[in-house]
Amino acid sequence: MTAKVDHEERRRQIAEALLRIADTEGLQSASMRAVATEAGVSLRLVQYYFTTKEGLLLDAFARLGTQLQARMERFIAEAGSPPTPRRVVTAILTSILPTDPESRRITRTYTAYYTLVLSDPEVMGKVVQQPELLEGFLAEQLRAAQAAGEIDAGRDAGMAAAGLLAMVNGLGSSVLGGQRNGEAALAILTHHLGELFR
Amino acid sequence: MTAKVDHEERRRQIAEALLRIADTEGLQSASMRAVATEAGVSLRLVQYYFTTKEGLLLDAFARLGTQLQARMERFIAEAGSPPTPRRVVTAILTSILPTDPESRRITRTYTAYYTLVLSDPEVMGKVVQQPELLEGFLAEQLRAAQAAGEIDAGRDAGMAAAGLLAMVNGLGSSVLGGQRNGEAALAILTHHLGELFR
DNA sequence: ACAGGCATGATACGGGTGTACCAGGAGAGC
DNA sequence: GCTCTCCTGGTACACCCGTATCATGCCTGT
Repeated sequence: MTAKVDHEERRRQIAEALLRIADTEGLQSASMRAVATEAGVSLRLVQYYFTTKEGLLLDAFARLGTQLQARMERFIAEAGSPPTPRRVVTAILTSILPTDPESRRITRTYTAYYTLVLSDPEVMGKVVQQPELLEGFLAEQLRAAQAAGEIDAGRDAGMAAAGLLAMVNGLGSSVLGGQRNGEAALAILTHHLGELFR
Repeated sequence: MTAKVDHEERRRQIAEALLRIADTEGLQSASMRAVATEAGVSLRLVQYYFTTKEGLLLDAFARLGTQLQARMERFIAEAGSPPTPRRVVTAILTSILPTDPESRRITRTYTAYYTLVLSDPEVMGKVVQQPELLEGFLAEQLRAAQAAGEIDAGRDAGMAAAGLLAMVNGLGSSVLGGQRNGEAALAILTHHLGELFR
């Protein structure tokens, strides 16, 4: 049963090659052959470790989600202490915004997958839907801020959380589309956070 | 010089077939042959009227932009009289949100093009960038509302306009992604508009 | 030492892609 | 009436795609 090579390591190597291509050239350029070349392995190997292309796409997407979550947790950890609701919310939303190479890569690749899901709704069910969870967590943090008197108690936390998340998504799209740079987007986000917290 | 057939009409027919496919199956399914079949013409005709595929893509995109603009103007006209800044802003943002079949179609197709631009930045320059114009117009309306006392004068109209537009984009993505329906998105938008206008 | 199975390489197959080429019909100007 | 230009159909070419097949190495348990 002892494998000669580290299966997981090989899978990771190949899946990350896929993500690299999806970032630089888009998902539609990520053919099996291109992934194999990018990963420095033969086409047969890609087929061996991920029987079908759909399997490869799904596996790589799961890894992308893990990467984003790790980034968010890192931003929260670096948000300063104590981790007040405002700091946590700011950290999360900032981590999503494409302001540095890593977040640009993650956002861009997410967008590529998003389009894929739109054109092929079948795979949508196989994709873990975590934005709802994130939105719920944000709303929770906003309510905590209300309890601490940092946000006007008359506000609807759920609406505010949904609006903020949507705004960050939209800002990310505008950055990727070249409409403005990351700093400008970040400025808009922090401005609205400043309006919300008083 | 008298053409036997109406060139513009034929081009429109073909370009709209492309847009129909982009909506239902995604841009990557919009091959020359598929467009020809959808339009009910031969492949050769598509080649004849749009020499290259890029030409067809660009032409169809321009038509899509025209359609969206027409929709926005229709919404503004139906916004009620007098056309106060609040009514105009609400009309514009609502028209973008994918709440009915037409807006779903437009939003979805725009998203498809957006991904295309991301993966092939060369065509980005050939695409008319109108979001900046729209954002400026929105900011103008918000300033007018401030002058009329409908919005707190302390607000930054530019920031608010950018935030609203980004939010609507993000909300649209969430609707298309199946995260929520159009009414929920509309509720979130109107809630934030209610917070802004007081 | 040997059998068995995991891991890898090379290559083939059927299909879809954008584009190019060749041919012919139909109306207009001389 | 002839020619010439605009328009249209059919088809071929070269390429890329995902997947399947055949063959072979090499490590491991006995």
